Amino acid sequence: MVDLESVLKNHGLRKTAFRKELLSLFYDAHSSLTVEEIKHKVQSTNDKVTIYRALDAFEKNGLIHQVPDKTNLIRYALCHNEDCNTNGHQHNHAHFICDNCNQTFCIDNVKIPEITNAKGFTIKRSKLTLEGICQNCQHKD
Amino acid sequence: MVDLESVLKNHGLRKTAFRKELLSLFYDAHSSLTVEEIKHKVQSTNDKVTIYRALDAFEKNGLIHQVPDKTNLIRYALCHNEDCNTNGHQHNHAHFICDNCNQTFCIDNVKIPEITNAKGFTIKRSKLTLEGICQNCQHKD
DNA sequence: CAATTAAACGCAATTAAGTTGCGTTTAATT
DNA sequence: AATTAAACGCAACTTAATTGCGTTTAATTG
Repeated sequence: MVDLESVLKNHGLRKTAFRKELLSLFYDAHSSLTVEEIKHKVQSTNDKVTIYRALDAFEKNGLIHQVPDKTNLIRYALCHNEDCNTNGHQHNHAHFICDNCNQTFCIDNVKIPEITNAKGFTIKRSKLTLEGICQNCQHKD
Repeated sequence: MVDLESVLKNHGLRKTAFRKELLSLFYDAHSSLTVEEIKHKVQSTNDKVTIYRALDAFEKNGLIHQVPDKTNLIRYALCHNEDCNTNGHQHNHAHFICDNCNQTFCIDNVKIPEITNAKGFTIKRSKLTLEGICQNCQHKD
């Protein structure tokens, strides 16, 4: 079990009712969250600006990272990497978007392959997004 | 030299002044275009809806394909694949987004690697997006 | 523990990309 | 030349996200 309060503190964030609730949402969700999804699940605020700003803060402080979304909504998932902190993020995993439930999943065991034949281009970061049917939707309808 | 009119015709589209101009823009641009960029370059219309609808039509008919954009704008590039047509698209190349000029490039010689270790997920499509400094911005401060 | 202050909150208003509806024009067909 | 379906163009709308600013509150300090 994670101690939400110390996680917030260790990442330089205040432990307000909402931010504790938000962080616990991310720990519970085993996929990722949009502002809308958060708004529906959360008790301690009703203001989208508060949500947007908390997400910004969490992201800046290495708690969550933005993930691709089927319809380009802002969507975040928890960082599982110890090296994500106030100084930046360290990620090297693919993401999966489900055609059916529209959820985005981090696929931690799929690393992004190194590309060496992009002549003339200096690659600093790379993103691999997979699309199809997720585990949960595999055996539906 | 490409005959724009027969390209349009072969893809089941009418040869209007604007659509000819739009298609030539894509042939000239060696990268990709957003609605804003098109709006500034084009003479034969001033209406964004016309642009959006032409892009939709071009995309549906296999002339252009959507590419990732730094700020999630709708952005398209020409299809270089003979197999893209009214029945669908066939692409298997990476895209590159430049940190400096914000342009998106198709990297035709970088193929998207096959992923086999995404257990439980059924992969139907995959996208590889590289980010860094493009050829043109390489020698700028 | 009271005072201080910077972070976090919350409301209203705004921005901007993209979409919808609908009447008009025009390219292509007969 | 007549027909018609595609394409155009204008106005209005939708929706996610952002900005501004005054208020509240968590954490720090004397």
